[in-house]
Amino acid sequence: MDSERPDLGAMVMRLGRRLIAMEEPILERHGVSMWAYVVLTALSGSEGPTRTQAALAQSIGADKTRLIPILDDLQKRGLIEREPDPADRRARLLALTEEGKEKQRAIQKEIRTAENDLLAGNKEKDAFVRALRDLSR
Amino acid sequence: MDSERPDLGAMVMRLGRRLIAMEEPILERHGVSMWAYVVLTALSGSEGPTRTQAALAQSIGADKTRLIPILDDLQKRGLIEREPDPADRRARLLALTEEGKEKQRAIQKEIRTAENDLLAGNKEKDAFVRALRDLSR
DNA sequence: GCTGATGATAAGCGCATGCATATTGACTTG
DNA sequence: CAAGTCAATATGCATGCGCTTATCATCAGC
Repeated sequence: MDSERPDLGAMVMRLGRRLIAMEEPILERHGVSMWAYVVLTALSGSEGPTRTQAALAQSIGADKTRLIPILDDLQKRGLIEREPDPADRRARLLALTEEGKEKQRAIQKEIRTAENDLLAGNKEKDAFVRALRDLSR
Repeated sequence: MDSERPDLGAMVMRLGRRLIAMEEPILERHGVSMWAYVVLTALSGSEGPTRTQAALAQSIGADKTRLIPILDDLQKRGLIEREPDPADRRARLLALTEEGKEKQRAIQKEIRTAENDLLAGNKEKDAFVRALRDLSR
């Protein structure tokens, strides 16, 4: 292992800033915030209708109080639905609307394209992505 | 390229949080903040005495006004020296003291060990680190 | 010697975040 | 049915951070 490499944390953070800078204009064009996009993506990932909001907050690393206004906004704009769980009416079942799915797919497609451009020049990109998937669990 | 992978940004951020969580107890044990450690590392990297504070802030991705109290603190604790540049007395030459170098090396050593533990189980760690170095420029 | 530019520093504003608490409604258990 | 628990939500507070502006000292060009 190369003992002269910069700290992993420093490199990861640098790359993170770079990716965010790359994504920002795309998200702006679609009129959604970073967190809103993260929520849409999380909901599109879980096939089952939904889990609780607290679990969602946990899974995306957001504070649950911060999630509320984001969900309010997404609901107001018709991108998600919040319906009381028939089995436990305290909980709200979160689900993307068709429009929400559409929007998420459209944004992700653009982001994927931009990411691939970023990776394009790197010979070990496949190994990089595989290792990243593993390490980011 | 696997079109089913999670967003790069999401994975990188997750990993970043994981690394920070890993580093925090180490930094705490040494009594330095994350930013202070980043400053120490940046100064230990540049062999020459120093550049300007604004350039330092830029290079580590910090706001230049935020740097001031951090440098004040590091200086007060004898980890860095700030002397007026004889060539341009507006600027301050920043340099690690012996104690500062020592502290940076000690912290980095622990962090490197923890990083290697994290990477240990991954077969493609070398390719990962190489690609990360490249992509985080 | 003026004048405009640059570096360090200080101070104030605003946003985002996270925490802790209170409230309300609904489920669960004895 | 009463008590206790839990989910969602609202609210207030403190913090950390970045941006902007202002000040002071120094430099560089004219």
